[in-house]
Amino acid sequence: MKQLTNLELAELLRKVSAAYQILNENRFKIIAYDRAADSIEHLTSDAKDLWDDGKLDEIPGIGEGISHYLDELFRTGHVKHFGDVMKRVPEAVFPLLLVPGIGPKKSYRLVKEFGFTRAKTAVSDLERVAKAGKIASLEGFGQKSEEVILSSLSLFKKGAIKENRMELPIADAIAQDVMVYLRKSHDVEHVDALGSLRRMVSTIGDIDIAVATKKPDVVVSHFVKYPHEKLIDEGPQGATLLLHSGRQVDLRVQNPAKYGAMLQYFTGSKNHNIKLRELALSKGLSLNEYGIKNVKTRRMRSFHSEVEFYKEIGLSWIPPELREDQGEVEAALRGKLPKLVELSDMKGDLHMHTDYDLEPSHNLGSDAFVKHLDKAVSLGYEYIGISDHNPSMTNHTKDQITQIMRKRKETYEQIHAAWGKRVALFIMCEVDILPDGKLALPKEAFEYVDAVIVSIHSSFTQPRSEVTKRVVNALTAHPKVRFFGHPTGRLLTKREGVDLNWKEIFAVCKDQDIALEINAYPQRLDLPDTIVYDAVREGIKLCINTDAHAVDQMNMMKYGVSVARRGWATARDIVDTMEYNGFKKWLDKL
DNA sequence: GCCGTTTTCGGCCCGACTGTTTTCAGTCG
Repeated sequence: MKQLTNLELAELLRKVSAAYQILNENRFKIIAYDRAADSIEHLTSDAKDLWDDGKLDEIPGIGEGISHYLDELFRTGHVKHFGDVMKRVPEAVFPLLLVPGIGPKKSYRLVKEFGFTRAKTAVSDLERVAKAGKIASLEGFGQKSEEVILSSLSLFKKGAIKENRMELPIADAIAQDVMVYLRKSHDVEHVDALGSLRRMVSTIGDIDIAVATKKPDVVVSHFVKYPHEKLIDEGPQGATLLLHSGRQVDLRVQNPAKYGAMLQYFTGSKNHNIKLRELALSKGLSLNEYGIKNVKTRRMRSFHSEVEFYKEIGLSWIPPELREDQGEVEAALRGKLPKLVELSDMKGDLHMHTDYDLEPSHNLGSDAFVKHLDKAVSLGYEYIGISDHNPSMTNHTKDQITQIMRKRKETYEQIHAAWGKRVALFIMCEVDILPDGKLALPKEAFEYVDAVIVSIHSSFTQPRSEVTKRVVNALTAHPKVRFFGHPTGRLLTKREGVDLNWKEIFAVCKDQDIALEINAYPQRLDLPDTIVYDAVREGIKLCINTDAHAVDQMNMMKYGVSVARRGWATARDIVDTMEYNGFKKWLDKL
């Protein structure tokens, strides 16, 4: 039997939920199925693996009932109950749910009225009757409904529904520029990013910005003078601009007295807010974007700041990076929120590439070594690691590689001594993990490095067992292997990472005391935050590096820190927050 | 169907928007 992915499981549960909606089942049962689907979709490990370990019921939103059905699914390949429920509605209902604006009820009405029978042709069938003008005359529908369905269908068919997300650093750069501009207005009291950008999610859909002001009209008209391609919308509560970059920026303005609730509401995440409202309700309070209402007295309180807002519900302020309903509300209730790592905790950066040419198989950096040293001083670091790519294997013999590495060490040490050693130096190397798990650096050459980062740069699609074995081989190949670089190899919005068995990788990292890298390079942000979260709970060491190929890129450290924060990491979890002596001891396994 | 710092029973997030309606259902985030 083909192994079901989490996404497929989530789709299955959502179909059951849709069928229940059509059958007018208890609405809380429907919500339960939708929640279970969300929960499985956002899982960091395969549901099947959890089932293997008998831990299905540890997934939030999955209780006795659904875990029983999933057990049947994993054992036999199908669930009789799910099949029975879905058979009670026409199969043509399900494909229409993917069209924006069409939910279960509308889908069912359309299928019933026009007698669609086949799932395969449902979308084209719908388009046919819409074009023939037959929808407008249906009771409960109208001319407008027909137009909306037609335009959704054409977008859907073009595949234009899929989101056009951008990498966090790009969104952040755009937003920072707008925010600096906004602050030039004297009537702007506070400016903050909202949504996924404020939570520092790795990819961002929309850029939303909040402003606290007593003169909303003045601020909005200031905002719409920011250089733009097109003014999309302007009103008393905000405005929307399409920038020359093709990106859209939304502004929301609010009176400073109500700013706290607005900031909280639009920062999300949705699931965090739901958890918060449930908690509030148990205390007789109802939350919305304007404030907190006492359910009994119906009195509404406003809040200047988020700190006051959270306090009113009996919680300490929760950092935006944690607001994903991953246990942060429970932790805040118990006063057990972690003290998250901060940019100022970083004492070094161990992964950067200079322009020193050791004839590697991947890119050189573009700046001279001394510039990296100067930059490290300006960033307040105690040490850096230079981790150029290993010399190309195909163009050199083992001997030649060893000589290149020896010469490189001498050169760096001379330059470092002449420069003045104001920042300590580790001579490192980023070594390819070859497809068979061997390292692309001969044993003899290890004499000329302090430590090694091993990374995957090829064969990203190997099956899980194979790629896991490959990485395990690399991590145990030499005692100087101290870091696993950009572990999944993903490229945001472009390439999925490798499919590793993290349980095994964690075990080896723990055994060998190897640090997993959080690579802050904008297109990587790898480890993903969800795996950082698991690693932190397992007590695995982490390391935040920029992988800078130019000196300016050393500024990207903050994005790596944000990934660590989203994974609940404290400074103690991260080796390059240690001061020099402690770090050197760890590196040398003393 | 899920869940527990008031509960193992009796609750279950909130509001905006839209279109079709004269008070609301469906969808969305």
